[in-house]
Amino acid sequence: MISSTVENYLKAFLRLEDMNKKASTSTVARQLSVADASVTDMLRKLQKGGLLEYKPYYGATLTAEGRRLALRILRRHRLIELFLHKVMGYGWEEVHDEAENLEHVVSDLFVERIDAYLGYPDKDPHGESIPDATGFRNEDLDICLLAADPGEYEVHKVVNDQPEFLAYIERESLTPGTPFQLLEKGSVHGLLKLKISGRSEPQFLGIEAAKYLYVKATGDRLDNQARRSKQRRKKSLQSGGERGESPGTSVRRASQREPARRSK
Amino acid sequence: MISSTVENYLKAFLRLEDMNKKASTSTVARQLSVADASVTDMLRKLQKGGLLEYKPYYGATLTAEGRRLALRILRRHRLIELFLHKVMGYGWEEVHDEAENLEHVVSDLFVERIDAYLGYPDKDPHGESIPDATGFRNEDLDICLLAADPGEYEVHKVVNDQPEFLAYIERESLTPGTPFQLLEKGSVHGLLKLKISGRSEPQFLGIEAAKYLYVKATGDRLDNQARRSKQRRKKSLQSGGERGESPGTSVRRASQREPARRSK
DNA sequence: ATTTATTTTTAGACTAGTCTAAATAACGTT
DNA sequence: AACGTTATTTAGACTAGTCTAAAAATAAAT
Ligand SMILES: [Mn+2]
Ligand SMILES: [Mn+2]
Ligand SMILES: [Mn+2]
Ligand SMILES: [Mn+2]
Repeated sequence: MISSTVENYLKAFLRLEDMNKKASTSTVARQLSVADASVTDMLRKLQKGGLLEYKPYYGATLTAEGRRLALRILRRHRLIELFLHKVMGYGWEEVHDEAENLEHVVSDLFVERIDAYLGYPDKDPHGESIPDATGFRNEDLDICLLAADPGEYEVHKVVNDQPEFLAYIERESLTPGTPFQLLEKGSVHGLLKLKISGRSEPQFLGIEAAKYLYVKATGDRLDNQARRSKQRRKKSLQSGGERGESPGTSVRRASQREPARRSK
Repeated sequence: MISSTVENYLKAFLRLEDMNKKASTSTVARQLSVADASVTDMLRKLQKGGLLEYKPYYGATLTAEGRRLALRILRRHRLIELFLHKVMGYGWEEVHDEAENLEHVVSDLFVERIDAYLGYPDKDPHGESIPDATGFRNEDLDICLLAADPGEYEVHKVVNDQPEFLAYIERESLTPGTPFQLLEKGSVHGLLKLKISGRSEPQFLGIEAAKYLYVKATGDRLDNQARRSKQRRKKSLQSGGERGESPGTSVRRASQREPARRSK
Protein backbone atom coordinates (compact mmCIF):
# COMPACT_ATOMS: atom_id res chain seq x y z
CA MET A 1 0.00 0.00 0.00
CA ILE A 2 1.05 3.51 -0.79
CA SER A 3 1.34 5.76 2.26
CA SER A 4 -0.14 9.21 2.57
CA THR A 5 3.38 10.55 3.04
CA VAL A 6 4.38 9.26 -0.36
CA GLU A 7 1.17 10.62 -1.84
CA ASN A 8 2.00 14.08 -0.56
CA TYR A 9 5.49 13.88 -2.01
CA LEU A 10 4.16 12.83 -5.39
CA LYS A 11 1.67 15.67 -5.40
CA ALA A 12 4.43 18.12 -4.62
CA PHE A 13 6.53 16.86 -7.53
CA LEU A 14 3.57 17.08 -9.87
CA ARG A 15 2.91 20.61 -8.79
CA LEU A 16 6.46 21.68 -9.44
CA GLU A 17 6.49 20.02 -12.83
CA ASP A 18 3.22 21.77 -13.67
CA MET A 19 4.89 25.08 -12.94
CA ASN A 20 7.87 24.07 -15.08
CA LYS A 21 10.07 24.54 -12.09
CA LYS A 22 12.64 21.83 -11.66
CA ALA A 23 11.83 19.60 -8.75
CA SER A 24 14.91 20.22 -6.66
CA THR A 25 15.46 18.75 -3.25
CA SER A 26 15.13 22.07 -1.52
CA THR A 27 11.96 23.27 -3.22
CA VAL A 28 10.19 20.05 -2.40
CA ALA A 29 11.49 20.25 1.14
CA ARG A 30 10.15 23.76 1.50
CA GLN A 31 6.77 22.81 0.07
CA LEU A 32 6.32 19.91 2.43
CA SER A 33 7.96 21.56 5.42
CA VAL A 34 10.51 18.85 5.94
CA ALA A 35 14.31 18.89 6.06
CA ASP A 36 16.27 18.61 2.85
CA ALA A 37 17.82 15.38 4.06
CA SER A 38 14.37 13.83 4.37
CA VAL A 39 13.66 14.58 0.74
CA THR A 40 16.90 13.01 -0.38
CA ASP A 41 15.96 9.84 1.46
CA MET A 42 12.54 9.84 -0.08
CA LEU A 43 13.91 10.44 -3.54
CA ARG A 44 15.93 7.29 -3.32
CA LYS A 45 12.95 5.38 -2.02
CA LEU A 46 10.62 6.61 -4.76
CA GLN A 47 13.23 5.96 -7.39
CA LYS A 48 13.54 2.41 -6.19
CA GLY A 49 9.77 2.09 -6.24
CA GLY A 50 9.70 3.23 -9.85
CA LEU A 51 7.68 6.36 -9.14
CA LEU A 52 10.30 8.84 -10.28
CA GLU A 53 13.58 9.12 -12.12
CA TYR A 54 16.28 10.57 -9.96
CA LYS A 55 19.86 11.51 -10.68
CA PRO A 56 21.69 12.70 -7.55
CA TYR A 57 22.43 16.42 -7.51
CA TYR A 58 20.36 16.81 -10.63
CA GLY A 59 16.72 16.67 -9.59
CA ALA A 60 13.90 14.28 -10.35
CA THR A 61 10.96 13.77 -12.68
CA LEU A 62 7.92 11.60 -12.21
CA THR A 63 7.61 8.37 -14.14
CA ALA A 64 4.35 7.53 -15.87
CA GLU A 65 3.31 5.53 -12.84
CA GLY A 66 4.32 8.26 -10.41
CA ARG A 67 2.42 10.79 -12.44
CA ARG A 68 -0.63 8.58 -12.51
CA LEU A 69 -0.65 8.30 -8.74
CA ALA A 70 -0.05 12.00 -8.30
CA LEU A 71 -2.97 12.84 -10.55
CA ARG A 72 -5.13 10.42 -8.64
CA ILE A 73 -4.49 12.34 -5.44
CA LEU A 74 -4.85 15.70 -7.12
CA ARG A 75 -8.21 14.58 -8.42
CA ARG A 76 -9.30 13.49 -4.99
CA HIS A 77 -8.07 16.68 -3.41
CA ARG A 78 -9.99 18.93 -5.73
CA LEU A 79 -13.14 16.86 -5.86
CA ILE A 80 -13.21 16.82 -2.09
CA GLU A 81 -12.67 20.57 -1.95
CA LEU A 82 -15.63 21.09 -4.21
CA PHE A 83 -17.71 18.67 -2.21
CA LEU A 84 -16.91 20.42 1.04
CA HIS A 85 -17.79 23.75 -0.51
CA LYS A 86 -20.95 22.84 -2.35
CA VAL A 87 -22.42 20.17 -0.15
CA MET A 88 -21.01 20.71 3.30
CA GLY A 89 -21.20 24.47 3.22
CA TYR A 90 -17.51 25.10 3.77
CA GLY A 91 -16.10 28.48 2.88
CA TRP A 92 -13.65 28.29 0.00
CA GLU A 93 -10.87 29.25 2.36
CA GLU A 94 -11.68 26.29 4.62
CA VAL A 95 -11.68 23.48 2.09
CA HIS A 96 -7.98 23.04 1.40
CA ASP A 97 -6.75 21.88 4.77
CA GLU A 98 -9.55 19.40 5.24
CA ALA A 99 -9.05 18.04 1.73
CA GLU A 100 -5.35 17.70 2.39
CA ASN A 101 -6.18 15.03 4.95
CA LEU A 102 -9.24 13.41 3.44
CA GLU A 103 -7.62 12.85 0.05
CA HIS A 104 -5.58 9.96 1.45
CA VAL A 105 -8.26 8.24 3.41
CA VAL A 106 -11.50 8.30 1.52
CA SER A 107 -12.46 5.20 -0.50
CA ASP A 108 -12.84 5.06 -4.25
CA LEU A 109 -16.55 4.60 -3.68
CA PHE A 110 -16.68 7.88 -1.83
CA VAL A 111 -14.85 9.66 -4.60
CA GLU A 112 -17.11 8.25 -7.26
CA ARG A 113 -20.20 9.17 -5.29
CA ILE A 114 -19.28 12.81 -4.91
CA ASP A 115 -18.04 12.97 -8.48
CA ALA A 116 -21.41 11.76 -9.74
CA TYR A 117 -23.36 13.92 -7.34
CA LEU A 118 -21.48 17.05 -8.32
CA GLY A 119 -22.15 16.26 -11.97
CA TYR A 120 -18.62 15.28 -12.98
CA PRO A 121 -17.22 18.77 -12.46
CA ASP A 122 -13.86 19.83 -13.82
CA LYS A 123 -13.14 22.87 -11.69
CA ASP A 124 -12.56 23.09 -7.96
CA PRO A 125 -13.62 26.05 -5.81
CA HIS A 126 -10.39 27.86 -6.63
CA GLY A 127 -10.83 27.43 -10.36
CA GLU A 128 -8.24 24.69 -10.69
CA SER A 129 -9.07 21.85 -13.02
CA ILE A 130 -10.07 18.49 -11.61
CA PRO A 131 -8.45 15.56 -13.43
CA ASP A 132 -10.95 12.92 -14.46
CA ALA A 133 -10.70 9.29 -13.45
CA THR A 134 -8.24 8.59 -16.26
CA GLY A 135 -5.99 11.45 -15.21
CA PHE A 136 -6.97 13.75 -18.03
CA ARG A 137 -7.04 17.44 -17.26
CA ASN A 138 -9.15 19.91 -19.14
CA GLU A 139 -6.67 22.77 -19.10
CA ASP A 140 -7.94 25.91 -20.68
CA LEU A 141 -5.41 28.63 -20.99
CA ASP A 142 -5.37 31.67 -18.80
CA ILE A 143 -2.90 34.38 -18.01
CA CYS A 144 -1.57 35.74 -14.80
CA LEU A 145 -3.24 39.00 -13.91
CA LEU A 146 0.22 40.46 -13.44
CA ALA A 147 0.97 39.92 -17.10
CA ALA A 148 -2.37 41.13 -18.40
CA ASP A 149 -2.93 44.31 -20.36
CA PRO A 150 -5.91 46.53 -19.62
CA GLY A 151 -9.13 45.02 -20.99
CA GLU A 152 -12.07 42.79 -20.19
CA TYR A 153 -11.49 39.62 -18.19
CA GLU A 154 -13.00 37.04 -15.96
CA VAL A 155 -11.30 35.60 -12.89
CA HIS A 156 -10.33 32.06 -13.77
CA LYS A 157 -8.36 30.67 -10.88
CA VAL A 158 -6.72 31.69 -7.65
CA VAL A 159 -3.58 29.74 -6.93
CA ASN A 160 -2.92 30.30 -3.26
CA ASP A 161 -4.00 28.09 -0.41
CA GLN A 162 -3.69 30.48 2.50
CA PRO A 163 -7.06 30.94 4.18
CA GLU A 164 -6.40 34.60 4.93
CA PHE A 165 -5.55 35.31 1.34
CA LEU A 166 -8.63 33.54 0.07
CA ALA A 167 -10.84 35.34 2.55
CA TYR A 168 -9.40 38.61 1.32
CA ILE A 169 -10.06 37.75 -2.31
CA GLU A 170 -13.60 36.83 -1.44
CA ARG A 171 -14.16 40.11 0.35
CA GLU A 172 -12.89 41.84 -2.76
CA SER A 173 -15.41 39.80 -4.79
CA LEU A 174 -12.75 38.36 -7.05
CA THR A 175 -13.70 34.70 -6.83
CA PRO A 176 -13.47 32.56 -9.98
CA GLY A 177 -16.08 33.42 -12.55
CA THR A 178 -16.27 37.10 -11.73
CA PRO A 179 -16.14 39.33 -14.84
CA PHE A 180 -14.21 42.55 -14.47
CA GLN A 181 -12.34 45.22 -16.33
CA LEU A 182 -8.66 45.89 -15.85
CA LEU A 183 -8.32 49.66 -16.09
CA GLU A 184 -4.74 50.60 -15.33
CA LYS A 185 -1.56 49.01 -14.10
CA GLY A 186 1.09 50.76 -12.13
CA SER A 187 -0.35 54.26 -12.26
CA VAL A 188 -0.39 54.04 -8.50
CA HIS A 189 2.76 52.34 -7.26
CA GLY A 190 2.32 48.59 -6.81
CA LEU A 191 -1.40 48.63 -7.49
CA LEU A 192 -3.72 47.55 -10.26
CA LYS A 193 -6.92 49.45 -10.87
CA LEU A 194 -9.89 47.38 -11.88
CA LYS A 195 -13.66 47.46 -11.91
CA ILE A 196 -16.01 44.56 -11.42
CA SER A 197 -18.70 44.42 -14.09
CA GLY A 198 -21.84 46.14 -12.95
CA ARG A 199 -20.23 48.11 -10.18
CA SER A 200 -19.92 51.86 -10.32
CA GLU A 201 -16.73 52.29 -8.31
CA PRO A 202 -13.35 50.88 -9.34
CA GLN A 203 -11.12 49.10 -6.82
CA PHE A 204 -7.41 48.50 -6.31
CA LEU A 205 -5.44 45.34 -5.98
CA GLY A 206 -1.85 44.90 -4.89
CA ILE A 207 0.79 43.43 -7.15
CA GLU A 208 1.46 40.77 -4.58
CA ALA A 209 -2.14 39.62 -4.76
CA ALA A 210 -2.39 39.86 -8.54
CA LYS A 211 0.44 37.37 -8.73
CA TYR A 212 -1.92 34.63 -7.61
CA LEU A 213 -4.87 35.52 -9.82
CA TYR A 214 -5.22 33.99 -13.24
CA VAL A 215 -7.70 35.44 -15.68
CA LYS A 216 -9.25 34.73 -19.03
CA ALA A 217 -9.80 37.43 -21.62
CA THR A 218 -13.53 37.70 -22.22
CA GLY A 219 -13.42 40.98 -24.08
CA ASP A 220 -17.01 41.08 -25.30
CA ARG A 221 -15.54 41.11 -28.76
CA LEU A 222 -13.80 37.72 -28.58
CA ASP A 223 -15.00 34.20 -27.97
CA ASN A 224 -17.99 34.80 -25.74
CA GLN A 225 -19.82 31.52 -25.74
CA ALA A 226 -22.25 30.43 -23.10
CA ARG A 227 -19.99 31.88 -20.49
CA ARG A 228 -22.39 33.87 -18.42
CA SER A 229 -24.76 30.93 -17.98
CA LYS A 230 -23.28 28.99 -15.13
CA GLN A 231 -25.24 29.26 -11.94
CA ARG A 232 -25.67 25.60 -11.13
CA ARG A 233 -26.39 26.07 -7.43
CA LYS A 234 -26.66 22.88 -5.36
CA LYS A 235 -28.51 22.87 -2.06
CA SER A 236 -25.87 22.68 0.63
CA LEU A 237 -25.67 21.27 4.13
CA GLN A 238 -24.60 24.56 5.58
CA SER A 239 -26.30 25.09 8.91
CA GLY A 240 -26.34 28.87 9.12
CA GLY A 241 -24.40 31.79 7.71
CA GLU A 242 -24.47 32.31 3.97
CA ARG A 243 -21.19 31.37 2.40
CA GLY A 244 -19.97 32.91 -0.81
CA GLU A 245 -20.60 30.38 -3.50
CA SER A 246 -17.79 30.75 -5.94
CA PRO A 247 -19.24 30.25 -9.40
CA GLY A 248 -17.39 29.32 -12.52
CA THR A 249 -17.53 25.65 -11.72
CA SER A 250 -18.33 24.29 -15.10
CA VAL A 251 -19.57 20.78 -15.50
CA ARG A 252 -18.90 18.03 -17.97
CA ARG A 253 -20.65 14.69 -18.31
CA ALA A 254 -18.67 11.53 -17.71
CA SER A 255 -19.63 10.14 -21.08
CA GLN A 256 -17.87 12.77 -23.13
CA ARG A 257 -14.48 12.13 -21.60
CA GLU A 258 -11.47 12.96 -23.69
CA PRO A 259 -9.37 9.99 -24.79
CA ALA A 260 -6.05 9.98 -23.04
CA ARG A 261 -3.30 11.38 -20.95
CA ARG A 262 -0.02 12.19 -22.57
CA SER A 263 2.73 10.46 -20.69
CA LYS A 264 4.99 13.50 -20.69
CA MET B 1 -1.12 15.00 18.84
CA ILE B 2 -2.86 11.72 19.37
CA SER B 3 -2.28 9.17 16.62
CA SER B 4 -4.99 7.18 14.91
CA THR B 5 -3.31 4.03 16.19
CA VAL B 6 -3.82 5.14 19.75
CA GLU B 7 -7.37 6.13 18.96
CA ASN B 8 -8.12 2.65 17.71
CA TYR B 9 -6.63 1.11 20.82
CA LEU B 10 -8.72 3.34 23.06
CA LYS B 11 -11.86 2.47 21.17
CA ALA B 12 -11.10 -1.22 21.57
CA PHE B 13 -10.67 -0.83 25.33
CA LEU B 14 -13.91 1.10 25.58
CA ARG B 15 -15.73 -1.56 23.66
CA LEU B 16 -14.47 -4.30 25.92
CA GLU B 17 -15.38 -2.36 29.04
CA ASP B 18 -18.83 -1.77 27.61
CA MET B 19 -19.27 -5.50 27.26
CA ASN B 20 -18.04 -5.98 30.82
CA LYS B 21 -15.28 -8.16 29.48
CA LYS B 22 -11.94 -7.51 31.07
CA ALA B 23 -9.60 -5.80 28.68
CA SER B 24 -6.91 -8.43 28.53
CA THR B 25 -3.86 -8.19 26.34
CA SER B 26 -4.98 -11.01 24.11
CA THR B 27 -8.56 -9.87 23.55
CA VAL B 28 -7.39 -6.43 22.52
CA ALA B 29 -4.76 -7.98 20.30
CA ARG B 30 -7.36 -10.12 18.61
CA GLN B 31 -9.71 -7.19 18.11
CA LEU B 32 -7.06 -5.04 16.49
CA SER B 33 -5.35 -7.87 14.64
CA VAL B 34 -1.94 -7.21 16.13
CA ALA B 35 0.45 -9.39 18.08
CA ASP B 36 0.07 -9.68 21.84
CA ALA B 37 3.49 -8.17 22.33
CA SER B 38 2.40 -5.04 20.49
CA VAL B 39 -0.46 -4.57 22.91
CA THR B 40 1.82 -4.92 25.90
CA ASP B 41 4.03 -2.19 24.50
CA MET B 42 1.07 0.03 23.86
CA LEU B 43 -0.32 -0.59 27.33
CA ARG B 44 2.82 0.79 28.87
CA LYS B 45 2.76 3.77 26.55
CA LEU B 46 -0.86 4.60 27.25
CA GLN B 47 -0.32 4.14 30.95
CA LYS B 48 2.54 6.59 30.84
CA GLY B 49 0.35 8.98 28.87
CA GLY B 50 -2.31 8.78 31.55
CA LEU B 51 -4.93 7.28 29.29
CA LEU B 52 -5.33 4.01 31.17
CA GLU B 53 -4.47 2.28 34.40
CA TYR B 54 -2.45 -0.82 33.85
CA LYS B 55 -1.18 -3.47 36.21
CA PRO B 56 1.00 -6.05 34.42
CA TYR B 57 -0.62 -9.45 34.05
CA TYR B 58 -3.82 -8.01 35.39
CA GLY B 59 -5.43 -6.05 32.57
CA ALA B 60 -6.21 -2.38 32.14
CA THR B 61 -9.01 0.13 32.54
CA LEU B 62 -9.41 3.50 30.91
CA THR B 63 -8.83 6.63 32.93
CA ALA B 64 -11.33 9.48 32.73
CA GLU B 65 -9.18 11.11 30.07
CA GLY B 66 -8.78 7.87 28.13
CA ARG B 67 -12.49 7.28 28.27
CA ARG B 68 -13.17 10.81 27.09
CA LEU B 69 -10.96 10.34 24.06
CA ALA B 70 -12.43 6.93 23.30
CA LEU B 71 -15.95 8.34 23.40
CA ARG B 72 -14.89 11.14 21.13
CA ILE B 73 -13.83 8.64 18.49
CA LEU B 74 -16.86 6.46 19.03
CA ARG B 75 -19.03 9.52 18.48
CA ARG B 76 -17.20 10.35 15.29
CA HIS B 77 -17.39 6.80 14.06
CA ARG B 78 -21.12 6.52 14.49
CA LEU B 79 -21.97 9.99 13.28
CA ILE B 80 -19.93 9.36 10.16
CA GLU B 81 -21.65 6.03 9.63
CA LEU B 82 -25.02 7.71 9.77
CA PHE B 83 -23.84 10.46 7.46
CA LEU B 84 -22.58 7.98 4.92
CA HIS B 85 -25.84 6.11 5.06
CA LYS B 86 -28.28 8.99 5.04
CA VAL B 87 -26.49 11.56 2.95
CA MET B 88 -24.03 9.66 0.80
CA GLY B 89 -26.34 6.78 0.03
CA TYR B 90 -24.11 4.07 1.45
CA GLY B 91 -25.65 0.72 2.29
CA TRP B 92 -25.59 0.02 6.02
CA GLU B 93 -23.12 -2.78 5.41
CA GLU B 94 -20.72 -0.38 3.71
CA VAL B 95 -20.50 2.35 6.30
CA HIS B 96 -18.33 0.73 8.96
CA ASP B 97 -15.08 0.33 7.09
CA GLU B 98 -15.14 3.82 5.66
CA ALA B 99 -15.97 5.31 9.06
CA GLU B 100 -13.13 3.36 10.62
CA ASN B 101 -10.73 5.46 8.57
CA LEU B 102 -12.53 8.79 8.45
CA GLU B 103 -13.06 8.97 12.21
CA HIS B 104 -9.40 9.86 12.73
CA VAL B 105 -9.02 12.39 10.00
CA VAL B 106 -12.08 14.54 9.78
CA SER B 107 -12.02 17.95 11.49
CA ASP B 108 -14.23 18.99 14.38
CA LEU B 109 -15.94 21.37 11.99
CA PHE B 110 -16.88 18.45 9.77
CA VAL B 111 -18.26 16.51 12.70
CA GLU B 112 -20.31 19.43 13.91
CA ARG B 113 -21.67 20.07 10.44
CA ILE B 114 -22.97 16.57 9.94
CA ASP B 115 -24.22 16.42 13.50
CA ALA B 116 -26.32 19.52 12.94
CA TYR B 117 -27.42 18.45 9.51
CA LEU B 118 -28.58 15.06 10.73
CA GLY B 119 -30.53 16.75 13.50
CA TYR B 120 -28.34 15.72 16.44
CA PRO B 121 -29.16 12.03 16.10
CA ASP B 122 -28.42 9.54 18.83
CA LYS B 123 -28.54 6.28 16.90
CA ASP B 124 -26.29 5.06 14.12
CA PRO B 125 -27.46 2.88 11.22
CA HIS B 126 -26.94 -0.25 13.29
CA GLY B 127 -28.98 1.06 16.19
CA GLU B 128 -25.99 1.85 18.39
CA SER B 129 -26.18 5.03 20.40
CA ILE B 130 -24.13 8.04 19.33
CA PRO B 131 -22.43 9.82 22.26
CA ASP B 132 -23.07 13.55 22.25
CA ALA B 133 -20.29 16.13 22.25
CA THR B 134 -19.89 15.81 26.02
CA GLY B 135 -19.55 12.06 25.83
CA PHE B 136 -23.01 11.30 27.16
CA ARG B 137 -24.71 8.23 25.79
CA ASN B 138 -28.43 7.78 25.70
CA GLU B 139 -28.49 4.06 26.47
CA ASP B 140 -31.92 2.55 26.49
CA LEU B 141 -32.06 -1.03 27.60
CA ASP B 142 -32.58 -3.88 25.25
CA ILE B 143 -32.15 -7.62 25.41
CA CYS B 144 -30.35 -10.06 23.24
CA LEU B 145 -32.75 -11.91 20.99
CA LEU B 146 -31.16 -15.13 22.19
CA ALA B 147 -32.38 -14.44 25.70
CA ALA B 148 -35.85 -13.26 24.72
CA ASP B 149 -39.04 -15.16 25.41
CA PRO B 150 -41.75 -15.39 22.76
CA GLY B 151 -43.63 -12.11 22.45
CA GLU B 152 -43.78 -8.79 20.64
CA TYR B 153 -40.54 -6.96 19.91
CA GLU B 154 -38.81 -4.44 17.77
CA VAL B 155 -35.28 -4.80 16.46
CA HIS B 156 -33.15 -2.33 18.37
CA LYS B 157 -29.58 -2.87 17.32
CA VAL B 158 -27.38 -5.23 15.38
CA VAL B 159 -23.93 -5.57 16.88
CA ASN B 160 -21.85 -7.09 14.12
CA ASP B 161 -19.73 -5.23 11.61
CA GLN B 162 -19.32 -7.89 8.95
CA PRO B 163 -20.75 -6.65 5.67
CA GLU B 164 -22.00 -10.10 4.70
CA PHE B 165 -23.84 -10.48 7.97
CA LEU B 166 -25.43 -7.07 7.70
CA ALA B 167 -26.46 -7.72 4.11
CA TYR B 168 -28.08 -10.94 5.28
CA ILE B 169 -29.98 -9.18 8.06
CA GLU B 170 -31.19 -6.60 5.60
CA ARG B 171 -32.42 -9.25 3.21
CA GLU B 172 -34.31 -10.80 6.11
CA SER B 173 -35.80 -7.35 6.80
CA LEU B 174 -34.57 -7.29 10.36
CA THR B 175 -32.99 -3.84 10.38
CA PRO B 176 -33.35 -1.67 13.50
CA GLY B 177 -36.86 -0.41 14.03
CA THR B 178 -38.58 -3.42 12.53
CA PRO B 179 -41.46 -4.70 14.71
CA PHE B 180 -41.87 -8.45 14.83
CA GLN B 181 -43.22 -11.31 16.85
CA LEU B 182 -41.04 -14.03 18.32
CA LEU B 183 -43.10 -17.19 17.96
CA GLU B 184 -40.99 -20.11 19.10
CA LYS B 185 -37.46 -20.90 20.12
CA GLY B 186 -35.72 -24.17 19.61
CA SER B 187 -38.63 -26.13 18.27
CA VAL B 188 -36.49 -26.65 15.21
CA HIS B 189 -32.91 -27.28 16.20
CA GLY B 190 -30.85 -24.10 16.33
CA LEU B 191 -33.55 -21.89 14.89
CA LEU B 192 -35.89 -19.20 16.08
CA LYS B 193 -39.29 -18.79 14.49
CA LEU B 194 -40.53 -15.26 14.13
CA LYS B 195 -42.92 -13.17 12.10
CA ILE B 196 -42.48 -9.62 10.98
CA SER B 197 -45.53 -7.48 11.72
CA GLY B 198 -47.81 -7.28 8.76
CA ARG B 199 -46.43 -10.30 6.97
CA SER B 200 -48.43 -13.45 6.54
CA GLU B 201 -45.60 -15.99 6.54
CA PRO B 202 -43.26 -16.57 9.47
CA GLN B 203 -39.52 -16.89 8.99
CA PHE B 204 -36.59 -18.60 10.68
CA LEU B 205 -33.40 -17.23 12.07
CA GLY B 206 -30.33 -19.14 13.22
CA ILE B 207 -29.08 -19.03 16.78
CA GLU B 208 -25.77 -17.72 15.54
CA ALA B 209 -27.46 -14.74 13.97
CA ALA B 210 -29.80 -14.07 16.89
CA LYS B 211 -26.74 -13.65 19.05
CA TYR B 212 -26.05 -10.32 17.39
CA LEU B 213 -29.59 -8.95 17.44
CA TYR B 214 -30.78 -6.89 20.35
CA VAL B 215 -34.48 -6.20 20.72
CA LYS B 216 -36.86 -4.12 22.75
CA ALA B 217 -40.13 -5.52 24.05
CA THR B 218 -42.92 -3.52 22.49
CA GLY B 219 -45.70 -5.94 23.30
CA ASP B 220 -48.62 -3.73 22.46
CA ARG B 221 -49.52 -4.01 26.12
CA LEU B 222 -46.40 -2.34 27.52
CA ASP B 223 -44.75 1.04 27.08
CA ASN B 224 -45.79 1.89 23.55
CA GLN B 225 -45.18 5.58 23.29
CA ALA B 226 -44.65 7.42 20.05
CA ARG B 227 -42.63 4.53 18.78
CA ARG B 228 -44.15 3.95 15.40
CA SER B 229 -43.74 7.59 14.37
CA LYS B 230 -40.21 7.81 13.14
CA GLN B 231 -39.92 8.12 9.42
CA ARG B 232 -37.60 11.09 9.21
CA ARG B 233 -36.30 10.41 5.72
CA LYS B 234 -33.52 12.69 4.49
CA LYS B 235 -32.87 13.07 0.78
CA SER B 236 -29.65 11.25 0.04
CA LEU B 237 -26.85 11.65 -2.49
CA GLN B 238 -27.26 8.12 -3.74
CA SER B 239 -26.87 8.03 -7.48
CA GLY B 240 -28.94 5.03 -8.38
CA GLY B 241 -30.14 1.83 -6.77
CA GLU B 242 -32.48 2.15 -3.84
CA ARG B 243 -30.76 1.32 -0.60
CA GLY B 244 -32.61 -0.06 2.39
CA GLU B 245 -33.02 2.83 4.75
CA SER B 246 -32.80 1.39 8.20
CA PRO B 247 -35.34 3.23 10.33
CA GLY B 248 -35.31 3.57 14.05
CA THR B 249 -32.87 6.41 13.98
CA SER B 250 -34.42 8.60 16.59
CA VAL B 251 -33.40 12.20 16.90
CA ARG B 252 -32.76 14.46 19.83
CA ARG B 253 -32.20 18.20 19.83
CA ALA B 254 -28.86 19.50 21.04
CA SER B 255 -30.56 21.74 23.56
CA GLN B 256 -32.08 19.00 25.67
CA ARG B 257 -28.80 17.31 26.43
CA GLU B 258 -28.58 15.24 29.57
CA PRO B 259 -26.21 16.57 32.20
CA ALA B 260 -23.14 14.45 32.53
CA ARG B 261 -21.03 11.41 32.01
CA ARG B 262 -20.38 9.19 34.95
CA SER B 263 -16.67 8.61 35.25
CA LYS B 264 -17.17 4.90 36.06
C1' DA C 1 1.41 -29.71 45.62
C1' DT C 2 3.52 -30.65 41.38
C1' DT C 3 3.13 -30.62 36.73
C1' DT C 4 1.10 -28.86 32.50
C1' DA C 5 -1.09 -25.48 29.75
C1' DT C 6 -2.22 -20.74 28.82
C1' DT C 7 -1.36 -15.92 28.94
C1' DT C 8 1.57 -12.15 29.25
C1' DT C 9 5.83 -9.92 29.16
C1' DT C 10 10.64 -9.27 27.64
C1' DA C 11 14.34 -9.15 24.31
C1' DG C 12 15.81 -7.99 20.02
C1' DA C 13 14.97 -6.69 15.41
C1' DC C 14 12.70 -4.29 11.53
C1' DT C 15 10.33 -0.39 8.69
C1' DA C 16 8.79 4.29 7.65
C1' DG C 17 9.62 8.77 8.39
C1' DT C 18 11.91 12.27 10.32
C1' DC C 19 15.86 15.29 12.29
C1' DT C 20 20.73 17.68 12.97
C1' DA C 21 25.32 18.22 11.84
C1' DA C 22 29.05 17.27 8.92
C1' DA C 23 30.91 16.20 4.30
C1' DT C 24 30.78 16.86 -0.51
C1' DA C 25 29.42 18.44 -4.96
C1' DA C 26 27.95 22.24 -8.03
C1' DC C 27 27.78 26.88 -9.10
C1' DG C 28 29.00 31.75 -9.68
C1' DT C 29 32.77 34.92 -8.94
C1' DT C 30 36.67 37.08 -9.23
C1' DA D 1 41.87 28.35 -12.24
C1' DA D 2 41.14 28.95 -7.48
C1' DC D 3 37.64 30.68 -4.03
C1' DG D 4 33.68 31.22 -1.49
C1' DT D 5 28.71 30.33 -1.53
C1' DT D 6 24.82 27.49 -1.92
C1' DA D 7 22.59 23.10 -2.63
C1' DT D 8 22.67 18.30 -1.85
C1' DT D 9 23.97 14.16 0.14
C1' DT D 10 25.78 11.25 3.93
C1' DA D 11 26.15 9.73 8.63
C1' DG D 12 24.10 8.82 12.70
C1' DA D 13 20.29 9.12 15.71
C1' DC D 14 15.43 9.16 17.17
C1' DT D 15 10.18 7.86 17.44
C1' DA D 16 6.08 5.16 16.57
C1' DG D 17 4.50 0.97 15.57
C1' DT D 18 5.03 -3.50 14.56
C1' DC D 19 6.88 -8.55 14.56
C1' DT D 20 8.93 -13.32 16.25
C1' DA D 21 10.85 -16.17 19.59
C1' DA D 22 12.06 -16.97 24.20
C1' DA D 23 11.29 -16.23 29.21
C1' DA D 24 8.29 -15.62 33.05
C1' DA D 25 3.98 -15.47 35.40
C1' DT D 26 -0.60 -17.11 36.10
C1' DA D 27 -4.15 -20.47 35.87
C1' DA D 28 -5.74 -25.29 35.36
C1' DA D 29 -5.33 -30.10 36.06
C1' DT D 30 -3.67 -33.89 37.83
MN1 LIG E 1 -6.25 22.81 -2.39
MN1 LIG F 1 -2.42 15.53 1.75
MN1 LIG G 1 -19.18 0.66 13.05
MN1 LIG H 1 -10.42 3.54 13.14
